[in-house]
Amino acid sequence: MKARAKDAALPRDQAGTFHLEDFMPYRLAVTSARVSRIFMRNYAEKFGLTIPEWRVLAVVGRYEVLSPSAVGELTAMDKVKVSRAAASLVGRGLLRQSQDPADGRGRLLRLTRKGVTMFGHVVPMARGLEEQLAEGLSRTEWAALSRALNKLDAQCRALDGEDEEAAEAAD
Amino acid sequence: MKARAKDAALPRDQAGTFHLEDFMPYRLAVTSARVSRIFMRNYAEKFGLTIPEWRVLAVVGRYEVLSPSAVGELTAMDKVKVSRAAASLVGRGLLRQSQDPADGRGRLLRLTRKGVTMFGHVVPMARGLEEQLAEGLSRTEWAALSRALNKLDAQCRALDGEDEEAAEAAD
DNA sequence: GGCCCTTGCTTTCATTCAGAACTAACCCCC
DNA sequence: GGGGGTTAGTTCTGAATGAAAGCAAGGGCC
Repeated sequence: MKARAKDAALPRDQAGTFHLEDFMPYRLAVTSARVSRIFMRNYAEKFGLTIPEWRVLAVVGRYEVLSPSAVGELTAMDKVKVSRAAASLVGRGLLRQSQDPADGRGRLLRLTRKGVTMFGHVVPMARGLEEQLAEGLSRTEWAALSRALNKLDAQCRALDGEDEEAAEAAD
Repeated sequence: MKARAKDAALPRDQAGTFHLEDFMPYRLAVTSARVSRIFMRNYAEKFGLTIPEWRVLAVVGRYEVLSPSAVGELTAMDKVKVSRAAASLVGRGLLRQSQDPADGRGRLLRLTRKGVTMFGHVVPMARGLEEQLAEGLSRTEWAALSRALNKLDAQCRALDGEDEEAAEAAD
Protein backbone atom coordinates (compact mmCIF):
# COMPACT_ATOMS: atom_id res chain seq x y z
CA MET A 1 0.00 0.00 0.00
CA LYS A 2 2.12 2.85 -1.20
CA ALA A 3 1.00 6.44 -1.00
CA ARG A 4 1.11 7.96 -4.40
CA ALA A 5 -0.80 11.17 -4.57
CA LYS A 6 -0.43 11.45 -0.84
CA ASP A 7 3.21 12.38 -0.69
CA ALA A 8 3.43 13.74 -4.17
CA ALA A 9 2.02 17.12 -3.23
CA LEU A 10 3.38 19.60 -0.74
CA PRO A 11 1.18 21.50 1.65
CA ARG A 12 -0.47 24.67 0.46
CA ASP A 13 1.03 27.72 2.10
CA GLN A 14 -1.28 29.65 4.40
CA ALA A 15 -4.27 27.60 5.36
CA GLY A 16 -2.37 24.56 4.24
CA THR A 17 -0.49 24.58 7.50
CA PHE A 18 -3.63 23.15 9.02
CA HIS A 19 -3.05 19.59 10.11
CA LEU A 20 -6.19 17.57 10.61
CA GLU A 21 -4.27 14.99 12.57
CA ASP A 22 -3.49 17.57 15.25
CA PHE A 23 -7.00 18.94 15.41
CA MET A 24 -8.41 18.03 18.80
CA PRO A 25 -12.02 17.42 17.77
CA TYR A 26 -10.77 15.04 15.11
CA ARG A 27 -8.42 13.23 17.43
CA LEU A 28 -11.07 12.82 20.07
CA ALA A 29 -13.51 11.42 17.55
CA VAL A 30 -10.99 8.97 16.16
CA THR A 31 -9.75 7.67 19.49
CA SER A 32 -13.21 7.50 20.95
CA ALA A 33 -14.41 5.53 17.94
CA ARG A 34 -11.50 3.16 18.26
CA VAL A 35 -12.18 2.55 21.92
CA SER A 36 -15.87 2.03 21.28
CA ARG A 37 -15.05 -0.42 18.57
CA ILE A 38 -12.92 -2.51 20.87
CA PHE A 39 -15.49 -2.28 23.59
CA MET A 40 -18.18 -3.44 21.23
CA ARG A 41 -16.14 -6.40 20.12
CA ASN A 42 -15.50 -7.46 23.69
CA TYR A 43 -18.89 -6.90 25.23
CA ALA A 44 -21.60 -6.04 22.87
CA GLU A 45 -20.65 -8.92 20.68
CA LYS A 46 -19.87 -11.35 23.42
CA PHE A 47 -22.96 -10.64 25.50
CA GLY A 48 -25.27 -9.45 22.78
CA LEU A 49 -25.41 -5.98 24.25
CA THR A 50 -25.30 -2.73 22.34
CA ILE A 51 -23.62 0.23 23.96
CA PRO A 52 -26.88 1.92 24.93
CA GLU A 53 -28.05 -1.35 26.46
CA TRP A 54 -24.84 -1.76 28.36
CA ARG A 55 -25.16 1.74 29.74
CA VAL A 56 -28.67 1.15 30.95
CA LEU A 57 -27.63 -2.11 32.53
CA ALA A 58 -24.71 -0.39 34.21
CA VAL A 59 -26.68 2.34 35.91
CA VAL A 60 -29.74 0.28 36.78
CA GLY A 61 -27.40 -2.32 38.18
CA ARG A 62 -25.79 0.29 40.30
CA TYR A 63 -28.88 2.09 41.60
CA GLU A 64 -31.26 -0.86 41.66
CA VAL A 65 -34.32 1.20 40.74
CA LEU A 66 -34.36 4.08 38.28
CA SER A 67 -36.81 5.91 36.07
CA PRO A 68 -36.01 6.08 32.37
CA SER A 69 -35.42 9.81 32.66
CA ALA A 70 -32.94 9.28 35.47
CA VAL A 71 -31.19 6.71 33.32
CA GLY A 72 -31.05 9.27 30.56
CA GLU A 73 -29.32 11.80 32.78
CA LEU A 74 -26.88 9.29 34.17
CA THR A 75 -25.92 7.83 30.82
CA ALA A 76 -25.97 11.01 28.72
CA MET A 77 -28.49 9.43 26.35
CA ASP A 78 -31.67 10.98 25.08
CA LYS A 79 -34.95 9.47 26.12
CA VAL A 80 -35.51 7.78 22.80
CA LYS A 81 -32.33 5.80 23.13
CA VAL A 82 -33.12 4.88 26.71
CA SER A 83 -36.60 3.77 25.74
CA ARG A 84 -35.36 1.56 22.96
CA ALA A 85 -32.52 0.09 24.97
CA ALA A 86 -34.86 -0.62 27.87
CA ALA A 87 -37.42 -2.24 25.59
CA SER A 88 -34.76 -4.48 24.17
CA LEU A 89 -33.48 -5.47 27.59
CA VAL A 90 -37.01 -6.17 28.77
CA GLY A 91 -37.55 -8.29 25.69
CA ARG A 92 -34.57 -10.39 26.62
CA GLY A 93 -35.59 -10.80 30.20
CA LEU A 94 -32.78 -8.75 31.67
CA LEU A 95 -34.82 -5.79 32.81
CA ARG A 96 -38.22 -5.35 34.38
CA GLN A 97 -40.29 -2.28 33.77
CA SER A 98 -43.20 -1.37 36.01
CA GLN A 99 -45.50 1.53 36.62
CA ASP A 100 -44.41 4.08 39.14
CA PRO A 101 -47.16 3.82 41.78
CA ALA A 102 -46.51 7.42 42.74
CA ASP A 103 -46.90 8.76 39.21
CA GLY A 104 -48.94 7.11 36.51
CA ARG A 105 -46.75 8.48 33.75
CA GLY A 106 -43.52 7.27 35.24
CA ARG A 107 -41.91 3.88 34.86
CA LEU A 108 -39.52 2.10 37.14
CA LEU A 109 -36.67 0.03 35.82
CA ARG A 110 -34.92 -2.68 37.73
CA LEU A 111 -32.87 -5.70 36.81
CA THR A 112 -34.35 -9.16 36.75
CA ARG A 113 -32.42 -11.94 38.35
CA LYS A 114 -31.02 -12.72 34.94
CA GLY A 115 -30.12 -9.07 34.54
CA VAL A 116 -28.25 -9.08 37.83
CA THR A 117 -26.28 -12.08 36.69
CA MET A 118 -25.43 -10.39 33.41
CA PHE A 119 -24.43 -7.27 35.29
CA GLY A 120 -22.17 -9.35 37.47
CA HIS A 121 -20.47 -10.83 34.45
CA VAL A 122 -20.15 -7.69 32.40
CA VAL A 123 -18.80 -5.31 34.99
CA PRO A 124 -15.57 -7.22 35.68
CA MET A 125 -14.98 -7.53 31.96
CA ALA A 126 -15.47 -3.82 31.53
CA ARG A 127 -12.92 -3.25 34.25
CA GLY A 128 -10.63 -5.62 32.46
CA LEU A 129 -10.90 -3.69 29.26
CA GLU A 130 -10.18 -0.46 31.04
CA GLU A 131 -7.08 -2.04 32.52
CA GLN A 132 -5.96 -3.17 29.11
CA LEU A 133 -6.37 0.35 27.82
CA ALA A 134 -4.57 1.79 30.81
CA GLU A 135 -1.59 -0.43 30.19
CA GLY A 136 -0.54 1.86 27.38
CA LEU A 137 -0.21 4.83 29.73
CA SER A 138 1.56 5.53 32.97
CA ARG A 139 -0.58 6.05 36.02
CA THR A 140 0.19 9.74 35.89
CA GLU A 141 -0.76 10.04 32.25
CA TRP A 142 -4.01 8.23 32.87
CA ALA A 143 -4.87 10.59 35.68
CA ALA A 144 -3.93 13.55 33.50
CA LEU A 145 -6.19 12.26 30.75
CA SER A 146 -8.99 11.95 33.23
CA ARG A 147 -8.57 15.47 34.51
CA ALA A 148 -8.18 16.93 31.03
CA LEU A 149 -11.35 15.22 29.86
CA ASN A 150 -13.22 16.64 32.82
CA LYS A 151 -12.11 20.12 31.99
CA LEU A 152 -12.75 19.75 28.31
CA ASP A 153 -16.20 18.47 29.06
CA ALA A 154 -16.87 21.40 31.35
CA GLN A 155 -15.65 23.78 28.70
CA CYS A 156 -18.01 22.21 26.19
CA ARG A 157 -20.93 22.65 28.48
CA ALA A 158 -19.93 26.27 28.98
CA LEU A 159 -19.75 26.84 25.23
CA ASP A 160 -23.07 25.09 24.76
CA GLY A 161 -24.54 27.44 27.30
CA GLU A 162 -23.28 30.47 25.43
CA ASP A 163 -24.71 29.17 22.21
CA GLU A 164 -28.09 28.68 23.76
CA GLU A 165 -28.08 32.17 25.18
CA ALA A 166 -27.13 33.53 21.79
CA ALA A 167 -29.96 31.53 20.24
CA GLU A 168 -32.40 32.89 22.76
CA ALA A 169 -31.22 36.43 22.16
CA ALA A 170 -31.80 35.91 18.46
CA ASP A 171 -35.43 34.93 18.99
CA MET B 1 -32.66 -7.52 48.91
CA LYS B 2 -34.42 -10.81 48.84
CA ALA B 3 -32.38 -12.41 46.07
CA ARG B 4 -30.69 -15.62 47.09
CA ALA B 5 -27.01 -14.89 47.41
CA LYS B 6 -26.25 -18.03 45.51
CA ASP B 7 -27.48 -17.18 42.03
CA ALA B 8 -25.35 -14.10 41.60
CA ALA B 9 -22.06 -15.44 40.33
CA LEU B 10 -20.53 -12.22 41.52
CA PRO B 11 -22.09 -10.39 44.42
CA ARG B 12 -23.91 -7.26 43.55
CA ASP B 13 -22.25 -5.01 46.08
CA GLN B 14 -18.91 -5.73 44.51
CA ALA B 15 -20.07 -5.09 40.99
CA GLY B 16 -22.25 -2.26 42.26
CA THR B 17 -19.23 -0.15 42.96
CA PHE B 18 -18.91 0.29 39.23
CA HIS B 19 -19.36 3.92 38.28
CA LEU B 20 -20.20 4.49 34.66
CA GLU B 21 -19.22 8.12 34.94
CA ASP B 22 -15.62 7.10 35.67
CA PHE B 23 -15.45 4.52 32.92
CA MET B 24 -13.00 5.80 30.35
CA PRO B 25 -14.70 4.49 27.20
CA TYR B 26 -17.90 6.15 28.35
CA ARG B 27 -16.21 9.43 29.17
CA LEU B 28 -14.41 9.53 25.85
CA ALA B 29 -17.61 8.88 23.99
CA VAL B 30 -19.50 11.56 25.86
CA THR B 31 -16.87 14.25 25.56
CA SER B 32 -16.15 13.43 21.96
CA ALA B 33 -19.84 13.65 21.14
CA ARG B 34 -20.11 16.97 22.91
CA VAL B 35 -17.17 18.39 21.01
CA SER B 36 -18.53 17.10 17.72
CA ARG B 37 -21.85 18.62 18.49
CA ILE B 38 -20.33 22.05 19.03
CA PHE B 39 -18.20 21.65 15.96
CA MET B 40 -21.22 20.76 13.90
CA ARG B 41 -23.12 23.77 15.11
CA ASN B 42 -20.27 26.07 14.23
CA TYR B 43 -19.21 24.66 10.91
CA ALA B 44 -21.40 22.03 9.50
CA GLU B 45 -24.43 24.16 10.12
CA LYS B 46 -22.86 27.44 9.16
CA PHE B 47 -21.18 26.20 6.00
CA GLY B 48 -23.46 23.32 5.20
CA LEU B 49 -20.69 20.78 5.72
CA THR B 50 -21.00 17.46 7.45
CA ILE B 51 -18.05 16.20 9.42
CA PRO B 52 -16.95 13.72 6.75
CA GLU B 53 -17.16 16.49 4.18
CA TRP B 54 -15.16 18.81 6.34
CA ARG B 55 -12.49 16.17 6.76
CA VAL B 56 -12.20 15.59 3.06
CA LEU B 57 -12.03 19.32 2.44
CA ALA B 58 -9.36 19.67 5.10
CA VAL B 59 -6.98 17.11 3.68
CA VAL B 60 -7.55 17.83 0.02
CA GLY B 61 -7.09 21.49 0.84
CA ARG B 62 -3.81 20.67 2.47
CA TYR B 63 -2.36 18.33 -0.12
CA GLU B 64 -3.94 19.79 -3.26
CA VAL B 65 -4.34 16.46 -5.00
CA LEU B 66 -5.31 13.22 -3.33
CA SER B 67 -6.79 9.87 -4.22
CA PRO B 68 -9.90 8.81 -2.31
CA SER B 69 -7.93 6.04 -0.66
CA ALA B 70 -5.29 8.50 0.51
CA VAL B 71 -8.07 10.65 1.89
CA GLY B 72 -9.37 7.63 3.71
CA GLU B 73 -6.04 6.99 5.38
CA LEU B 74 -5.55 10.61 6.32
CA THR B 75 -9.02 11.09 7.72
CA ALA B 76 -9.54 7.69 9.35
CA MET B 77 -12.67 7.16 7.30
CA ASP B 78 -13.60 4.07 5.34
CA LYS B 79 -13.84 4.31 1.60
CA VAL B 80 -17.61 4.34 1.62
CA LYS B 81 -17.70 7.47 3.71
CA VAL B 82 -15.05 9.12 1.59
CA SER B 83 -16.93 8.25 -1.54
CA ARG B 84 -20.18 9.74 -0.28
CA ALA B 85 -18.57 12.85 1.13
CA ALA B 86 -16.66 13.40 -2.10
CA ALA B 87 -19.79 12.92 -4.19
CA SER B 88 -21.59 15.48 -2.10
CA LEU B 89 -18.77 18.00 -2.34
CA VAL B 90 -18.56 17.49 -6.08
CA GLY B 91 -22.31 18.02 -6.30
CA ARG B 92 -21.92 21.37 -4.61
CA GLY B 93 -19.06 22.48 -6.76
CA LEU B 94 -16.44 22.42 -4.05
CA LEU B 95 -14.49 19.45 -5.26
CA ARG B 96 -13.43 18.14 -8.63
CA GLN B 97 -12.97 14.46 -9.27
CA SER B 98 -11.04 13.21 -12.25
CA GLN B 99 -9.55 9.98 -13.51
CA ASP B 100 -6.05 9.18 -12.48
CA PRO B 101 -4.20 9.07 -15.82
CA ALA B 102 -1.70 6.66 -14.33
CA ASP B 103 -4.33 4.20 -13.11
CA GLY B 104 -7.71 3.72 -14.69
CA ARG B 105 -9.30 2.61 -11.43
CA GLY B 106 -8.03 5.55 -9.45
CA ARG B 107 -9.57 8.97 -9.03
CA LEU B 108 -7.94 12.25 -8.21
CA LEU B 109 -9.58 14.76 -5.94
CA ARG B 110 -8.80 18.44 -5.87
CA LEU B 111 -10.59 21.55 -4.75
CA THR B 112 -12.32 23.84 -7.17
CA ARG B 113 -11.81 27.56 -6.83
CA LYS B 114 -14.96 27.65 -4.77
CA GLY B 115 -13.60 24.84 -2.65
CA VAL B 116 -10.39 26.70 -2.01
CA THR B 117 -12.38 29.70 -0.87
CA MET B 118 -14.44 27.53 1.46
CA PHE B 119 -11.26 25.96 2.77
CA GLY B 120 -9.86 29.39 3.46
CA HIS B 121 -12.94 30.33 5.43
CA VAL B 122 -13.34 27.14 7.38
CA VAL B 123 -9.77 26.58 8.55
CA PRO B 124 -9.49 29.78 10.60
CA MET B 125 -12.83 29.06 12.19
CA ALA B 126 -11.72 25.56 13.08
CA ARG B 127 -8.67 27.04 14.71
CA GLY B 128 -10.91 29.43 16.57
CA LEU B 129 -13.01 26.61 17.91
CA GLU B 130 -9.95 24.76 19.07
CA GLU B 131 -8.80 27.85 20.90
CA GLN B 132 -12.16 28.17 22.57
CA LEU B 133 -11.91 24.60 23.72
CA ALA B 134 -8.35 25.07 24.90
CA GLU B 135 -9.38 28.01 27.06
CA GLY B 136 -10.80 25.59 29.59
CA LEU B 137 -7.41 23.95 30.13
CA SER B 138 -3.95 25.13 30.98
CA ARG B 139 -1.31 24.80 28.33
CA THR B 140 0.22 21.93 30.24
CA GLU B 141 -3.07 20.12 30.57
CA TRP B 142 -3.76 20.51 26.89
CA ALA B 143 -0.39 19.05 26.04
CA ALA B 144 -0.97 16.21 28.48
CA LEU B 145 -4.32 15.50 26.87
CA SER B 146 -2.65 15.39 23.51
CA ARG B 147 0.02 12.97 24.65
CA ALA B 148 -2.43 10.78 26.50
CA LEU B 149 -4.68 10.53 23.45
CA ASN B 150 -1.73 9.51 21.35
CA LYS B 151 -0.85 6.73 23.71
CA LEU B 152 -4.40 5.58 24.13
CA ASP B 153 -4.78 5.50 20.39
CA ALA B 154 -1.61 3.48 20.05
CA GLN B 155 -2.81 1.09 22.72
CA CYS B 156 -6.08 0.65 20.85
CA ARG B 157 -4.26 -0.21 17.68
CA ALA B 158 -2.17 -2.71 19.60
CA LEU B 159 -5.26 -4.35 21.07
CA ASP B 160 -6.92 -4.37 17.67
CA GLY B 161 -3.91 -6.17 16.33
CA GLU B 162 -4.13 -8.84 18.99
CA ASP B 163 -7.80 -9.35 18.25
CA GLU B 164 -7.11 -9.83 14.60
CA GLU B 165 -4.41 -12.35 15.29
CA ALA B 166 -6.76 -14.20 17.60
CA ALA B 167 -9.42 -14.16 14.91
CA GLU B 168 -7.01 -15.52 12.37
CA ALA B 169 -5.93 -18.27 14.73
CA ALA B 170 -9.58 -19.20 15.19
CA ASP B 171 -10.15 -19.67 11.48
C1' DG C 1 -64.95 19.73 38.87
C1' DG C 2 -63.26 20.93 34.04
C1' DC C 3 -59.79 23.17 31.06
C1' DC C 4 -55.18 23.59 29.55
C1' DC C 5 -50.51 23.45 29.70
C1' DT C 6 -46.66 20.59 31.10
C1' DT C 7 -44.19 16.19 31.84
C1' DG C 8 -42.67 11.22 30.94
C1' DC C 9 -42.31 8.06 27.78
C1' DT C 10 -43.15 5.67 23.22
C1' DT C 11 -43.73 5.46 18.33
C1' DT C 12 -42.99 7.02 13.76
C1' DC C 13 -40.37 8.67 9.95
C1' DA C 14 -36.74 10.25 7.35
C1' DT C 15 -31.77 10.22 7.43
C1' DT C 16 -27.30 8.19 8.28
C1' DC C 17 -24.22 4.59 8.48
C1' DA C 18 -21.38 0.29 8.25
C1' DG C 19 -20.72 -4.01 5.93
C1' DA C 20 -21.30 -6.86 1.86
C1' DA C 21 -21.82 -7.29 -2.85
C1' DC C 22 -20.63 -5.38 -7.25
C1' DT C 23 -17.97 -3.27 -11.24
C1' DA C 24 -13.99 -2.01 -13.40
C1' DA C 25 -9.13 -1.98 -14.00
C1' DC C 26 -4.57 -3.53 -12.81
C1' DC C 27 -0.73 -6.98 -12.12
C1' DC C 28 1.63 -11.27 -12.24
C1' DC C 29 2.67 -15.37 -14.22
C1' DC C 30 2.35 -18.85 -17.40
C1' DG D 1 -1.70 -12.14 -24.37
C1' DG D 2 -5.13 -14.28 -21.51
C1' DG D 3 -6.70 -16.35 -16.91
C1' DG D 4 -6.53 -15.81 -11.60
C1' DG D 5 -6.18 -12.98 -8.08
C1' DT D 6 -5.93 -8.26 -6.15
C1' DT D 7 -7.08 -3.38 -5.68
C1' DA D 8 -9.99 1.18 -6.27
C1' DG D 9 -14.43 3.00 -5.87
C1' DT D 10 -19.38 2.86 -5.99
C1' DT D 11 -23.84 0.97 -4.93
C1' DC D 12 -26.99 -1.67 -2.25
C1' DT D 13 -29.19 -3.28 2.05
C1' DG D 14 -30.36 -3.76 6.75
C1' DA D 15 -29.67 -1.62 11.23
C1' DA D 16 -29.06 2.54 14.17
C1' DT D 17 -30.12 7.40 14.97
C1' DG D 18 -32.35 11.70 16.02
C1' DA D 19 -36.16 14.97 15.46
C1' DA D 20 -40.72 15.49 15.80
C1' DA D 21 -45.32 13.76 16.49
C1' DG D 22 -48.27 11.00 19.52
C1' DC D 23 -50.22 9.49 23.92
C1' DA D 24 -51.26 9.31 28.70
C1' DA D 25 -51.21 11.28 33.10
C1' DG D 26 -50.16 15.10 36.37
C1' DG D 27 -50.81 19.83 38.19
C1' DG D 28 -52.28 24.33 38.42
C1' DC D 29 -56.04 27.72 37.83
C1' DC D 30 -60.62 29.38 37.44
